[in-house]
Amino acid sequence: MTSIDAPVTPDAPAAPVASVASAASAAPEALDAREAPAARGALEASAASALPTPPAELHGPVLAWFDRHARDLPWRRPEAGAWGVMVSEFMLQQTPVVRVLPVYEQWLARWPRPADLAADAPGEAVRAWGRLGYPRRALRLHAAAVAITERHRGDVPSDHGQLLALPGIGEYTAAAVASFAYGQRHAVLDTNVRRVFARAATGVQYPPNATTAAERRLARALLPQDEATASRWAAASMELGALICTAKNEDCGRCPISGQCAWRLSGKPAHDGPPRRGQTYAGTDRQVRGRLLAVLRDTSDPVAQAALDAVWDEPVQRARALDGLVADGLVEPLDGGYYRLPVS
DNA sequence: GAAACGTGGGA
DNA sequence: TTCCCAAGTTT
Repeated sequence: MTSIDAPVTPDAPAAPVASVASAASAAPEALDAREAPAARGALEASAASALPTPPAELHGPVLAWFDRHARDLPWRRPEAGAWGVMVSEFMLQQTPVVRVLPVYEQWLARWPRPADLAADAPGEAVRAWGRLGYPRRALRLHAAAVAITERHRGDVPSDHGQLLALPGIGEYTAAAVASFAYGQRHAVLDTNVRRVFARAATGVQYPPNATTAAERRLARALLPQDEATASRWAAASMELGALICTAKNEDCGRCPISGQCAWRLSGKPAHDGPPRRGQTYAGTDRQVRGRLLAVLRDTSDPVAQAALDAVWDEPVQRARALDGLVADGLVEPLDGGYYRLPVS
């Protein structure tokens, strides 16, 4: 998060964007958490003043909507604690809420504190992860629990920099945990928030493939000054993207800021730029890895090579996938051609 | 910055 | 049935 601000893109969409982009580019370097509050406030004020819709006009309606329509998710309850929030954030990376719910409950019941998970084998985390997908997240969550136990006396750190230093925690998750679990003021930019801002403030259907400096500036400019309000705003804007301002079939009829949405006011123009990369899956190493790991998850006993060979007929790809799992630490090779989930 | 990394449900 | 997408991170 250091980057030099990118120049205003020449192909930037029409009217509403122009004012946002120019105001954003006029600001100096990206702000860091360590910068003086005074400088930060001034910069955000200048960026905000040029927005098509002043932030204050968005906060009220979105926060009021959130009060009425927020889902009652377990990690939003006070008893979830910072560990519950952190576990949910790991599981929710690229995985829908409905699939996370049951696994989350079992996880917290089994490992109510970071030290509990840290004391168990990493392979148990991979097993409990079940079919959530991207099992390296389970390994990283376990590693993060170990780090928290060793470096932070078993308490999930509240400092953004310390969170960012944990395995599996990147820009989004660090801000999310600091904001949701500790009520801090951070720009929380996930795919939902980015889409809401792209539409409401920038006037385009979809945000760029990767988060840009302009998006970070915009998010900071829209962040309420008050810490508690900023924290609620982060959750509210995310929920709006998850329930109303969805990627497809958005429900503008129920949107609290549809009357101020730059994209809707300009006739909801279709996304133009380069097509968003679709991810292939069938026939890939990822599919093979998934099948191999599924076999190993189902038993605590060592699995013979032959049992793994049965899941995929192409030997070269099969071997490459297994090697990859071992290299990633997701599978532990034993003597005699046996394998199991990692015990250490 | 691009590519790798799982899985399953809805349109 | 195929395609798209879901609270990203790491290399």
